[in-house]
Amino acid sequence: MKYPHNEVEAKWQKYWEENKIYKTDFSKPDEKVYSLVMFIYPSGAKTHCGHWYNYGPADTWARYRKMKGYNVFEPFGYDAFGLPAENYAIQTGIHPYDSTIKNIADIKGQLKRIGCMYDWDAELMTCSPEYYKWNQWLFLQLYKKGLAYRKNAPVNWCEKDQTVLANEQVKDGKCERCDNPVVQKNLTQWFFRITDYADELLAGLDTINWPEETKTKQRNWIGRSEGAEIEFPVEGSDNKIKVFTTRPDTVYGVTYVVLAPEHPLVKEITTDENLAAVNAYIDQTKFLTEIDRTSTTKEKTGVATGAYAVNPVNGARIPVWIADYALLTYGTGCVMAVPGHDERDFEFANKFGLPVKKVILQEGTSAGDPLTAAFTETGTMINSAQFDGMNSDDAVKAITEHIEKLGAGSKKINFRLRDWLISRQRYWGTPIPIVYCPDCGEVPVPEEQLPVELPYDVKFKPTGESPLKSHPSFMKAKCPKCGNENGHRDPDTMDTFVDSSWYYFRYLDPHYSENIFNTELAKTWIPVDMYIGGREHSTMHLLYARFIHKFLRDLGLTAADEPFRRLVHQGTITNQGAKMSKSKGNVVNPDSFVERFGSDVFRLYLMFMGPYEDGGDWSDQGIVGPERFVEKIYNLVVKYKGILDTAPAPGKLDPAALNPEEKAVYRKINQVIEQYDRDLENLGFNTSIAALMDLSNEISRTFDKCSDSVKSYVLIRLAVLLAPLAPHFGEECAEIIGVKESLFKSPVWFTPDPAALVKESVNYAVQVNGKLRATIEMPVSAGKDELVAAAMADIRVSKFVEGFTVVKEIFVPGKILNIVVK
RNA sequence: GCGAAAGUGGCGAAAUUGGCAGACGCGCCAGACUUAGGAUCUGGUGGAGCAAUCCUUGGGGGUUCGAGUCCCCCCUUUCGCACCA
Repeated sequence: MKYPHNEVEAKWQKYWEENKIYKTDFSKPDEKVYSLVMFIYPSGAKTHCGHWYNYGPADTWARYRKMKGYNVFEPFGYDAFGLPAENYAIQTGIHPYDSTIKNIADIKGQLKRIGCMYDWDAELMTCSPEYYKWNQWLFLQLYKKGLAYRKNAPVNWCEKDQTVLANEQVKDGKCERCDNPVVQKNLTQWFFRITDYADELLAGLDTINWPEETKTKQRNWIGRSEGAEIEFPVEGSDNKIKVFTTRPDTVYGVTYVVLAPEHPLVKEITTDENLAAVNAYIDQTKFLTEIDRTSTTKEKTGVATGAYAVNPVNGARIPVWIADYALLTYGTGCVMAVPGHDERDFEFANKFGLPVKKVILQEGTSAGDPLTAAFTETGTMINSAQFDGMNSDDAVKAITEHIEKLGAGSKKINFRLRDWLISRQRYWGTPIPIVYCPDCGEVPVPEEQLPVELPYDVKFKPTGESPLKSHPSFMKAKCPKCGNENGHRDPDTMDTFVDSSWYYFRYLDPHYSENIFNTELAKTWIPVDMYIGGREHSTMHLLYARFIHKFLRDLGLTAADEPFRRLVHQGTITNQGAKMSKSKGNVVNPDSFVERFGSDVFRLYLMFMGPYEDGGDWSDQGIVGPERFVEKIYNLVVKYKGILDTAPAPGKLDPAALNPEEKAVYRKINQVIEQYDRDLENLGFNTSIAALMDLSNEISRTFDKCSDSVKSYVLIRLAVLLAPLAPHFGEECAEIIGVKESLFKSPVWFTPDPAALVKESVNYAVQVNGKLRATIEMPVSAGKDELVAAAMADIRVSKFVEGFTVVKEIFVPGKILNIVVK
C-alpha cells in the first residue's frame, strides 16, 4: 500500500494549526528553548532548496527538544525591507509594499507545507510601522548616548546603479548585482559607533558556543592590534603627524612618513612647488576603483609633499609623502615608514630612491650586510641609541615608554573595525528620525512622534538619491525644538541590518506597544538558545546583532550579555557546483519534489545527504532512498494497525526472557535510541536517519518471530523517533498503531534500557603485529588468557605466530588482542 | 599574500578516548515474483588475485604493539580577508 503523503501531510498541518499545537506558553520558562532560524527576505523567487535546508533540519532539532519535554519557542518572520523590492519597482512599476506583501503571502503558504512548528502568533515583518517604529526609537537612544552620529566619509558608489552600496554588496571591488566597478565617493552619512564596543565584542566571543571559524572571522574583522601612536612634528609649522604603528621598536629606522592622499593635513603642509603634483595625484586616486586601489599586485605610487617631519626620538629630518597605500580609514591615516623592516615600505623606498636604514639585526648576519628585503621578524636592536643590543621584542615596551616620557606619543590599541554606516539612499527602509532645522540644525524627532511613517506614493527612479527626497510632504517638517516650519527630514533610510539586529527580542511579543520589546518576557526567554543560519552573515548581521544587543543591555532592557548562546551554520546546497541563483538559472524548486514525495521525504533526503554544516551539491538521484524507507515503515505500521490497543507497549522487557530475534531487535531499538539522542543533539541528522534505517532492517529480519508486546515496544519508539525527522509521518505512524493523542501535543521520550545494551559476548579482533588475522567471539567475562588460548588454537592466527617469538600481547578488554611476534 | 575549513569505494557518506576502515543510502550485479518492470523482495558489491594472500583513507616522512584519527613537510580544493602600518 502506497503512503498517501499528500493527504496525511495536509491532515496533520490542519490539525496542528486548528489546535494551536505550536503556540508557546511563555509563562513556563523553566525548560525553555528558544530555537531560531534567520528570518527570510521575501523576494519574488520564493523559497528554494537552501531555505528548506535551513528551516527543515532546524525544525527537526526544535521538535527533538520538544519531544524531550522542553518548552520550545520557534518563531518565523520576514526581513521585509530591502533593495531588491525597490529595484523590482523600478523595473516593473509594482510598489515594493505590494510586491512584498504578495511575496510574504506566497512564502507563508510554502512554509506551511514544510511543516515546521512555528508559533504563527509570533509572526512579524520589519516593514510594518509597528516594527520599524522601534528601529527609530533605537536610533534615538543611540543618538542620545552619542553612538549615532553624522559624518562625511568615503562610501562605495556604483556608477551604473547610481547608488551607494553597502560593504556587503561589494564583492572583489565590484557591484554584486551589475558587476560594475565600485568607486569611492564622499557623502555625509549616519554611523553607529560600534567601535565603542570593539573590546567587548571581542571578549564576548569566548563566552558563546559558536563555530570557531565564525569566531575567528569576527576576531579578524574586529582586528585588534597593539602598538603605539607617535607624533612627528612638521618642520616649520605647529602641525603634527600622528602615526599608528605596531612596531615602535623600529622607530629609529623611520626614513620617511606617508599620509593617505585624502588626509586633511595634506593641504596644509604641501609646499607650493609640490602642489600641482600632489593635487594631480589626489585626483588620480579619487577616480581609482576599489579594485585598483587595493590590489596588492599594484605597483606602489606616491608623491612627495615637499614638507619634512622630525623623528621625535632622534631628531632626524624625514620627508613627508602621500601614497594610496596609506588608508585614511585605518589607524590615523598616516604611516611611519621603516623600509628596512616593512615589506611595503621597502618596495616604496626602492622605487623612489628613499633611504633604507637597518635597526634590527637578524641573527647570524652582521650590521654591514646590505638588506635585500625587509626583515620583519625579531632580532637585536642596532642604530637605536641606548636601545642597542636589546632584543627587539623587549624594545617594543622600552621604546614606547621612552616616547611617552618624551611626550611624543603613547601606547595604543587600534581596531580594524569601523563604525557602521547605516544611511542608505533608498526608499524601501526605515526613515531616519531626524529633522534638519534652519535654526537648530539636526534635531531628533521626539519619541512620542514616532513612527516617522514611510509614505506610499513615491516615484521610483535610479537617480542616486532616495525617492523620499522628491516627496515634498514627507520632506517638509516642523522643527520639533523651535517650531520653525522650514525644517526638512533626512531623505535616507536605515540599513536593513538595523532591522535584523534586534528582531529576536520582538518575536516574544510582536505587537507589544509599550516598549521596543516585552522586557518581562525577555528576562526569561533571552538569550536565544539555538540560532541556525548561513555563514554569509558571520561578520555582518551576527556582529551588528551582538553590538545592538549589548547596547540594549546597557539601557537595562535585558540582562543577557550575548544574544545567541549557540550558533550553527547550515551548509550551502549547490547545483552543479554553483550556488543556486535566479540569474544562473540553476535554482531547484522544492515544490515539485514535495508534490511527488511529500515534505517529510524531501526533508529526510536533505538531512540524509551528509553533515549539516557541509551542505552539498544537489542531486535528485538518491531521494528514492528515504522514500523507500518511508514506504517500508508505512507498510509495517499498517500491518500492525491498532496493536497498542491489544498489546500495550511495556516500559521495559527482560532480555533473558526473550527469544534470539526478540533479543536482537530489543537490543537494536535501544542502541538506536542511544545513538539518535547523541547525534540529534549535535545536529547529526544523517547518522540519526541511518540508525533508523538500520533499525528498519533489523525489524525486517526479526519481527515475524517477535511477540506482540515486543512489537509494540519497538513500534511506539520508532514512531517517536520518526516524529522530529518526519513530523507528519511520525504522527501518522503513532496514530495508526494506536496512540490516542498527537505526539507534539503530549510529547513522550524514551530512554534506552541499560539491560538491553549489555553485551553477552564480544567479537574480538585478533591481530598479529597489528594486522587483523581473525575475529573471535568470546564471552564478555573472558580475560586475556582465555582469549590468547582461543587465538592460538585458531589456525588463522597460529600460522602467523608459529616459528616466531612472541614479544608481547596487547589486550584491550572488549576490543582487541594484538600479538607481537619477532 | 594572510586566515579558516576540507581531501575516505562508481557516488552521497560513516567510523566515542588511536583499536575489525567503508555503517546507512544511491548506483551496479545476480536471483525471486511477474504479461511487463523505472514496482517489490532476497543476496552480492573498495581494488588485485583461481586461491592462500596482498594492497587501500590526497602525497611523503615520523611517533606507536596498533594511525583515517596524533606530529612534521608537501600537494589539491573550497570559503573568508585582502597594501590594516
